[in-house]
Amino acid sequence: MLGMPRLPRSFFARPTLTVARELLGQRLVRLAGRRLSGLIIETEAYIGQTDLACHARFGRTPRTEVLFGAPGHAYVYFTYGMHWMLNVVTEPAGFPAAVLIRAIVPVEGEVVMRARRRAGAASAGRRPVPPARLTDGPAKLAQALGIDGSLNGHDLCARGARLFVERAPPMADQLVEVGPRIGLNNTPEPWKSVAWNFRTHIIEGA
DNA sequence: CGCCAGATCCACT
DNA sequence: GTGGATCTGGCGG
Repeated sequence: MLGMPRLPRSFFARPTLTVARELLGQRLVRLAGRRLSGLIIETEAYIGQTDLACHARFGRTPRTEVLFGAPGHAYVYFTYGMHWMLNVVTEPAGFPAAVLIRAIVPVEGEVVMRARRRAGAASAGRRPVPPARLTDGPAKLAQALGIDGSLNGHDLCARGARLFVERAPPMADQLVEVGPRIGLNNTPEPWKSVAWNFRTHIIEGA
């Protein structure tokens, strides 16, 4: 459990679609008080200034500085007035691209994740939430893992990192579904429909 | 289960 | 001023 190697910077320095695909099945780890982790089951690629859904489409700005930086760093941004999104910067420095982590399945620290989710969401009388449902959206997993703007620019490959990805068995092609990215309602074609979303629903059963 | 409205604030043309 | 890489609760089938 604790001995698995972390994904090195060379993993993230590759083409974004490759990184997005290969992140499936890998273990996202967050050290926050205790160790929290989950297997990545959905990712999405945002690639360069020509991708009109990518935040870097307007070029270098204070917000996109991290995207233009070195691979293996977290790009965390705030949206919809209340949600944080976790991305991992890809490709060599100078080329703005990243992979959005859209969903994980809790492995360690489910109790803590549940508590963090409850703290942020209004909870009246409701049925128990299945583990996989705690982190099945980008804003939900960020909240469950305690990820916010303070982690923007965090180096996932640095010694002492409090957020990183550990190596796990690769996911077979037959378990991977490829489709269009989610939530790009106002993005022009072809960017709105390109199949840059990668996911699996196999792990959710466990 | 699907559809819809509302929440709430930041970055940008 | 506008719209967003979202989530939730409420309502209808």
